[in-house]
Amino acid sequence: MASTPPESSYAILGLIDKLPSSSGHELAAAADRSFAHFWPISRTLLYRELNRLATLKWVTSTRVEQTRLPSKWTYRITDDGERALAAWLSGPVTNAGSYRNDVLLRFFFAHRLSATEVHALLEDYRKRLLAQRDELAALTDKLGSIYTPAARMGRISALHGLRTAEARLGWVEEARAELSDDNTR
Amino acid sequence: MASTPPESSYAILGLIDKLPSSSGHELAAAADRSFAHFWPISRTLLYRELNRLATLKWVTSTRVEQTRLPSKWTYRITDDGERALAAWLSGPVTNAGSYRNDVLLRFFFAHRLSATEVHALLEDYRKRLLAQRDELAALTDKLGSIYTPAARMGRISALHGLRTAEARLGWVEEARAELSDDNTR
DNA sequence: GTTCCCATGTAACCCGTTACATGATTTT
DNA sequence: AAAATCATGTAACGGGTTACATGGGAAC
Repeated sequence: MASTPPESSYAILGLIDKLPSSSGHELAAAADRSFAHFWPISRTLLYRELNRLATLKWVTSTRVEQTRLPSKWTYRITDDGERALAAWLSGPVTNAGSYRNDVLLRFFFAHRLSATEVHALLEDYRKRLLAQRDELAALTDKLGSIYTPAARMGRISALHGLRTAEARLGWVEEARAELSDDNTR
Repeated sequence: MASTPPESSYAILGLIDKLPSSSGHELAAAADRSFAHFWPISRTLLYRELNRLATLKWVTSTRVEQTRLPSKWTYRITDDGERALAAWLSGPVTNAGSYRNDVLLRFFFAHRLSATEVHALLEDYRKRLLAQRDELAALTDKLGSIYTPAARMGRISALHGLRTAEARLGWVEEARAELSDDNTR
């Protein structure tokens, strides 16, 4: 009774499907370029998942010798893998919504902080959000000029993060306004 | 060289500071009521963290016998605990921003799905977001009528989730619009 | 001559989750 | 008679992270 693999397995499987005959190294780079902003995959995890996919026979691995570069493994999706990918894609979404935010956690206990410290906390958050927003805006722009279905999906995904960051930047202003009228009451 | 405890330890520590002489059970209920929407704590984790806090001597635990209810442990923050809490609060934020979204992950590989399936995916997401938004709107409203500093912070925290949900609902519409003009090109 | 890129891993850790256990009392 | 509340746990698992290892070739 093999339990279902984690979502990250399917993330990698989907990448292999998209980019056949890639090496782990290339897949890692592709993951960083494409979905890292909503589904980060560390190097170690990547290689572990490649192993899992191979033992599940969802992918095949081939050794490729190179002359001036180190030898590498390349991966291709199998029929079983394609079925698994399709089933996962149309299957139920498991944990949409769970997320943790340690800025909010600190903010929640901010009655123990001075006004300046609360301000610093919000300002730090704002800076992070700004950086995030700019990054995603740049990505959206870049993908906007590429006319492939993959780029289109990538762009819309990036838009999700962009809209989220924008909304949260708005929240920072809202929070500041709320906190500044502590004269009322 | 004791490594720093996880963020959840401080979440519990902060709660004990706010609600002295509470039992684990009461703290769990308080956590569910207050910051569960951005920092969920499972029952098991709660009790584990209470243990950790006690061995760190950041809290003291006292056994309280009850006549018609089971005996319980109650917790109080120590001076060491207060110092640790203050240091954490004004210390650097560690992982603001990391979050995973499995709807987006599926969406990213949606070229393998039919238009109807993509639509179903988005619709499912929309429903979750709507439920989330309504829940947070209700919470914001409820806290808006309580005039304590704690309630105020709770309300602003809830607002963060509310704004996020609203923005993402907007994104769903955006995504739909983008996907429907596949006649262009 | 140091640093970056290619390329693939191992070891260890730990936070968080799920499932299960117990047992009295009060409410429906 | 069943279900909810109070109250506190244990056991087992696993996904993800961080740190470390290796080793050649190319670039600055």
